[in-house]
Amino acid sequence: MAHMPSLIRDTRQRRAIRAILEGAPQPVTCPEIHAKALRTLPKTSIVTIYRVLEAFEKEGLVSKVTVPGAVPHFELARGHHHHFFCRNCHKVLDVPCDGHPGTPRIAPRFKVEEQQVVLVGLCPDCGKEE
Amino acid sequence: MAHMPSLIRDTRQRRAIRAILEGAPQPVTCPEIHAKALRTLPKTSIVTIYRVLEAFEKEGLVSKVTVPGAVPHFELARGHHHHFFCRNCHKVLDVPCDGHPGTPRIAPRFKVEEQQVVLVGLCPDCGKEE
DNA sequence: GTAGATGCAAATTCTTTGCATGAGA
DNA sequence: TCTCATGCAAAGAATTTGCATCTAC
Repeated sequence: MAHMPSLIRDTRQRRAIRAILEGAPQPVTCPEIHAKALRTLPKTSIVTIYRVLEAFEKEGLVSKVTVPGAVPHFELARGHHHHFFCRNCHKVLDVPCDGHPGTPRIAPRFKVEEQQVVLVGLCPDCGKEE
Repeated sequence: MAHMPSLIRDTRQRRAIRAILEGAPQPVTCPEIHAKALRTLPKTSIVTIYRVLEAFEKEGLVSKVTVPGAVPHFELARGHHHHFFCRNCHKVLDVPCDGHPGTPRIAPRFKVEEQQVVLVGLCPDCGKEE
């Protein structure tokens, strides 16, 4: 069972990870964050990145972006928006949804071949327990 | 580089995997398919499941469903629809989108907490090369 | 001082690859 | 018979866990 701390401490590693997320123009992966963190904190373990991102996600500070055929990407939680995943270069890009969910207006030079919509929450069985 | 066969053979393993997908009410994972396949073909290797599913996906017979915090699920390719992922029991369920993309009507007892929309395709840079 | 956070090493889990054998067409 | 497909073993890669040490509060 996971351990839930009653106090969250403001460590150098957390500040570094937060700064990296704030400076990232696009969602980033754990290994990418780790590589950047090493520049300011050379001893940082990738294990810490995983743990801090999980904690940040629970706090609601960051959100995890899941794309097909790639490891999870992370970004600061902001207003609702969509993502574009290039199946060739594996880049993950933010896409505004400007009030038209399902048919977002993105630059016509993007060739959208597929749209994946996943609703996350609690199913009837699990919902009644909480 | 991956090897692209010029002829696709109809083997017992492929028939078994296809039958499992046809009988599955919901998207299933490789390990789940493997467990079921062992019942009819006791020697089946999970490696074959991975390879056949990859081939089926390229053929357009199956589609891969990517959900946050779970391994990929597979289902027979059908008309466009959405998916519901229970963050508690990790079940993956199909959700019809009945003409209202972005605001699907699902049973009210499902508690939707988050909606993830990922567009998959080619970005401008990669699109000009094809 | 103490509870929480980190780093290291090792374990897990999922997935891919190399290669010899088996089997559709 | 000729490829393609499969199974085994092993390699790889991503992520998690145990535990001793460190550190923010």
